[in-house]
Amino acid sequence: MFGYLAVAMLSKKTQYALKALSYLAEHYSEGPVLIADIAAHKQIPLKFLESILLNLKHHEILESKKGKGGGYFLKQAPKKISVAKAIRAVEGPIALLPCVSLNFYEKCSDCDEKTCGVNKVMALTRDATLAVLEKKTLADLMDRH
Amino acid sequence: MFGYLAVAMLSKKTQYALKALSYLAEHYSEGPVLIADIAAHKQIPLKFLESILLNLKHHEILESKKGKGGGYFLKQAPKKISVAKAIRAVEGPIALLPCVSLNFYEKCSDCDEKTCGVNKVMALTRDATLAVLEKKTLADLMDRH
DNA sequence: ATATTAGTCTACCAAATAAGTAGACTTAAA
DNA sequence: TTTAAGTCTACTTATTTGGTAGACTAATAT
Repeated sequence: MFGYLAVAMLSKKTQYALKALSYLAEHYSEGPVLIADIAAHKQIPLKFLESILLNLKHHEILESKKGKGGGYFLKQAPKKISVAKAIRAVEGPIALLPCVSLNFYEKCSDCDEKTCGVNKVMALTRDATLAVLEKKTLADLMDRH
Repeated sequence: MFGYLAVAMLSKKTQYALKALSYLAEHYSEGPVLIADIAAHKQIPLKFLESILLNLKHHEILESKKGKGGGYFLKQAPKKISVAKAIRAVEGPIALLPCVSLNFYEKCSDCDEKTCGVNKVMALTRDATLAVLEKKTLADLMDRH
């Protein structure tokens, strides 16, 4: 009667992106890493990963080099890139509602934000969530072996 | 090139649910409230709202009464029902990934949670988010007029 | 030069989910 | 026994998700 099929709030695409960034963080300062290398180690469909990495490049998180010896690499040191920035690049807003989103704000069609209780609770939630995601960086995403 | 169309992490359905619960909280102890009344005041499609409220009843958040003088009402006082419980009833998990969900946990297929950095960051995020959503109640969702 | 390597881009597709609708059915009150 | 109101099943339709195919561009090595 109440059957849920394991929904997550982050899409598969964002999960793949975070896994890939984690891998690139681990191999930072080793030069360009092949897409195929990331795909193999993190079990991500190759062509899908290509589009994800390209998108991260467009968002100034990654850089790339073509041809032999090429590949992808972080534009800045892992500690300089927040998890919030990475999620926003792939997923879009982090807030639970557009009317409390800092980076993707949109006014509610039918309620007054000054009096809306839902808005107030969601704004507090956003603050709590962002306190973590803005502070944590790609360095924190790295695996501890 | 980077066109987002105002995505929110909570579905329309959950937004409607929270609005409806907010309305029912405001009219708590006034007896049953008509679905049509809620729909009209909160601008929610009637038939869609019907199914949402029924679902909330199945999750023991609402009660109902049929026939004349009937309608929906909160099963407990607004202060007794957390926003987290309401969201879980409609949306499912609150955590960003299944592998850090308390109520809808699912193991990652391809990573070891003991070493996975992504898991660690998402667990911290979940804690921060839940600290708010478990503490806040339907009473906090009410509009302040 | 030119073959090879590797990222870039456009276009497409199928499955799943979200959002909403229709209409018959049940129960309670007047 | 009529009317009011929630319940339930079964759709439909639009959008998003999670991919794939294949041509194209740029850099390097020979």
